[in-house]
Amino acid sequence: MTRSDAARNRERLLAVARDAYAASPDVSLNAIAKAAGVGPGTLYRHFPTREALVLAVYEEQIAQLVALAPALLEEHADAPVEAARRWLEALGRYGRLKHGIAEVLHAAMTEAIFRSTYFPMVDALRQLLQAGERAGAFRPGTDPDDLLLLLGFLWRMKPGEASEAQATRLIGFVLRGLGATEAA
Amino acid sequence: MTRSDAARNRERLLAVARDAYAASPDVSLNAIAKAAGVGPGTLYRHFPTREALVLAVYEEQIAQLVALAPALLEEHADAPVEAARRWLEALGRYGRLKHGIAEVLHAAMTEAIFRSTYFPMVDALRQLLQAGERAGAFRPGTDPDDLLLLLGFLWRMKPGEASEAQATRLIGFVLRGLGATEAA
DNA sequence: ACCTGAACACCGTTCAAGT
DNA sequence: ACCTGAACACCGTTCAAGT
Repeated sequence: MTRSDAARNRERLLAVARDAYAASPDVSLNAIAKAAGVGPGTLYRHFPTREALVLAVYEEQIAQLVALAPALLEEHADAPVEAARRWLEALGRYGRLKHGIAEVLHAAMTEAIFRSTYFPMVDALRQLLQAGERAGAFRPGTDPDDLLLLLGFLWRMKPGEASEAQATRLIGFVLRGLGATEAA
Repeated sequence: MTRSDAARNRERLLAVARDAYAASPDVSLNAIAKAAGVGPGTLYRHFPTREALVLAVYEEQIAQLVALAPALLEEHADAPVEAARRWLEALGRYGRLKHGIAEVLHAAMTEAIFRSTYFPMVDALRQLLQAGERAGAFRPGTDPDDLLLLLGFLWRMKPGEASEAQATRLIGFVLRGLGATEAA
């Protein structure tokens, strides 16, 4: 009967969690519940684990990143390396913005939540890799799972100009590892 | 006066922490103190922060890894890429063994503990890079700090045969990114 | 159906009291 | 000097009681 009540609580919890995690990645769940004006039990009803909450917060944004891959491939149909570079840069910007979230996301990965974030991410990478391989720009055979693991450094970087330059250097490094000869 | 007492407590705490962290990276400090037969205040006296304890546990082992770099360079004086590969493989074995410790070590890095672990590690990498560059096997200009950040994936791998193969693949990838043409 | 909030066991941390 | 352990505020989690 109070369905709308539940939906509103869920929305409120997500909004509070989004802000709280942005401020500091280790907010307490009770504090989030309290800030949302909700009992701790209600939070648990909606999000049975901390990972479920974190994931719900970032699911939408990750979906956007995933959708960006095919868009870039279409835009740069003749330059798959350029598409890959732009996607990696977007990933890096997001990672620096969400700096500190890597651990809890990584922990969430151990659950059976693959299909909602991990698999789509791997699939986005796979598209970029295959386009590059077909164009002869990337050496064949790179495992997208390997690549996603390697790219974890993007989440361990602090925001800031120096990190941006470092990300650019490392993305160049990764593209070179993929066999892109044109990479700087 | 009870100096020997203090030294023994410190040793005990380290031994317990070593075992405890190997079993599960998120043991409580009180539990460690208790298992060492020591009051919580004593633990805090010896190790003011959790990071200090973790670091003390791994400091010796990290020192061994650091010492391995010049040893390998001497052993493989004519094949710096081989020396680099072997060092990265050793790093990978250690990382998989200490799987899960990455986060807390990374947190510790934000403190002013650089000189005890971070700087020596960067220096080991620098030696490997310079040897490869001098031999013309690596392209010049790779920042050892960049490389260490990139290598963080080694600590996020679970132990196991599949991970070993994945580590080998990714190390090959990294060597290729360094400009080593002979890398598989 | 959903929510509340008291309650439980435990956490990190401190500090007066002991030796 | 160093250690002990009770104490504090807080954590994640549960669950009887309400509506």
